[in-house]
Amino acid sequence: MLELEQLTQLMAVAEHGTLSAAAEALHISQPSLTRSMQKLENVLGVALFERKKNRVLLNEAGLLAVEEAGKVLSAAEGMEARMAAYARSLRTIAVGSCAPAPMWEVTPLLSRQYPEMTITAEMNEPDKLEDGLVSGTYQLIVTDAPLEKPGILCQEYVTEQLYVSLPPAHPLAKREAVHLSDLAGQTMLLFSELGVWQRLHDEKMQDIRFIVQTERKAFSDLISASVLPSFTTNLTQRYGAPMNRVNVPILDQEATIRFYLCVSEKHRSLLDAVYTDNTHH
Amino acid sequence: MLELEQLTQLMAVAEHGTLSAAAEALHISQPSLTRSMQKLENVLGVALFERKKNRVLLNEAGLLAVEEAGKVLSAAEGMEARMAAYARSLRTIAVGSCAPAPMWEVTPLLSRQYPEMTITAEMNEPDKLEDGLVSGTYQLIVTDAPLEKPGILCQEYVTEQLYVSLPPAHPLAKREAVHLSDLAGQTMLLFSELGVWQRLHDEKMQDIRFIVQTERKAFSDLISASVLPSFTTNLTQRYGAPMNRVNVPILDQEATIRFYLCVSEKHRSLLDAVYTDNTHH
DNA sequence: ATGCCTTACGTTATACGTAATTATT
DNA sequence: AATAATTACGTATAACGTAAGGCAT
Repeated sequence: MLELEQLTQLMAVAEHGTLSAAAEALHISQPSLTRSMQKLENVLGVALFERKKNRVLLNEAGLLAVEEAGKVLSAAEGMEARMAAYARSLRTIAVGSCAPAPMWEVTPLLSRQYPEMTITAEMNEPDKLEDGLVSGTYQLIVTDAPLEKPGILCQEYVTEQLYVSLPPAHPLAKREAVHLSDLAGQTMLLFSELGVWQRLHDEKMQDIRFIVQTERKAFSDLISASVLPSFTTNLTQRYGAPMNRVNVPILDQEATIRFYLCVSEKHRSLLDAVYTDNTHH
Repeated sequence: MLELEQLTQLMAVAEHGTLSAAAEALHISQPSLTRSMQKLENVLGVALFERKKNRVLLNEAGLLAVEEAGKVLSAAEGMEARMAAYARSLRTIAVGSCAPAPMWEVTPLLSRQYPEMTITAEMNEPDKLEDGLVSGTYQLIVTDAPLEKPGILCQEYVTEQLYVSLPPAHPLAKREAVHLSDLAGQTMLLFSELGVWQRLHDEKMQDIRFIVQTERKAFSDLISASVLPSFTTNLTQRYGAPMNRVNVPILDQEATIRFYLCVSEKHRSLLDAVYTDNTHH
């Protein structure tokens, strides 16, 4: 029977020009390669080489065989690659989220519950999240609205509440609460990658000037160093709240978002994992 | 390393549903197949089966693997088929001819000279013959005009002379020779598959009525049984000339065709073979 | 003299089938 | 009981590397 190994060897011979060189490249002995190529010729029923006493040269059939071998081997490599990708996916939990903070919450919980699994997380638009969950690109998604769909489980997760983070000397710092309208005319620091919060920014904050920072560390440094107001939320505060800041809640309805976790039924256990572990907080 | 045999076995398992049935179909023992599939799982790095105590079922990875295996195997089968076709072509001399008689001459000569080769012969149009010779579809062609082309050898072969074959009682039977115009108004028997002779038929025989026969044996029988005139040539007469017939040569220039043999340079020996053997006649 | 291919030879590894084991229908 | 899968075991095949031979550059 035709062996893939023989085809690999044939290609090596074609590449290196001599059996000796190919054998060395393949880490086998010359005689072994000689025999293997003879066998291949038998299997295919054609001589692939023109045999001079001291040299083998690919003949027309040999060149054809090399070409064909390339096709077969790339099909085989494709198979191996796709199977490997699938195997990897079995060891990976892909999380998709519509906002950053819930994602930061979820991924450590998962990796604690599934230490042997690789956890990947990325933000995406709600539509893409839903599609991705159905198609298997994501095993768990965080949405800002419950998802009612056959085969999909959806549970309320956390509520994120927006605050203005102010230096104590700021005029608004003594307020119990503010509305977004109170912030009109302010210059604020803003971290990018807002996810669904982007909508709030686009629609309700036209009267605010923003200094946008895309790097997390630079953003933290900026906040510590400046007296400009910024935003924070009940969730972001868990991860190193900045010093010397007063957080005043924002009362507008849009400043509070309730997040939901959705999984396909066959990954129900992921939900349990998150909720179980969440109680530790 | 991945083995094509494992893929074949996997497909057999998918097809037959159990290892036992597949093993029987493959003419190997169950344990052997079990081990082979375990090995395949190791190579691919994924479990392909859901193992119940008494049964193996393809899981998702297994189904994917079956699909991929199909692709790989058909690539491999494609390779084997193409190599086999090439191997066969090495054992085949394909003759193309623009007329039947020279073809009948050439093929027996070739098969006597090359007893190990398969000789195929077919009629075709001059253009197709030339293309086929260049592309390697034909190794030898018979044309009605010399072919001057680099890389191609062309030699005069035989001349075919057209005769009217008449019953002795026919008015024209006593003539030394005739012109085609003398045949106007006759009803003649004609064998189809004329090749280049077709042109003569189309252009110079509009005044003749023909009874066309497409089977060689039926045609011979017809000739023996009827008193209708027909055509014959110096070449066809070699193969069983009909009894009680007088053959009168046709003087028109178009009633004589000179044929040429053409081969590519690397098949020069074919020419020698034909000419060498031809002298025996 | 060196490089390259092939054949010969002895060893090792691996791949097979039979038999035994366990579990299911 | 009968069917099915896996594991265990002894054997036989076939694949490897080393060694030897032949030929060409």
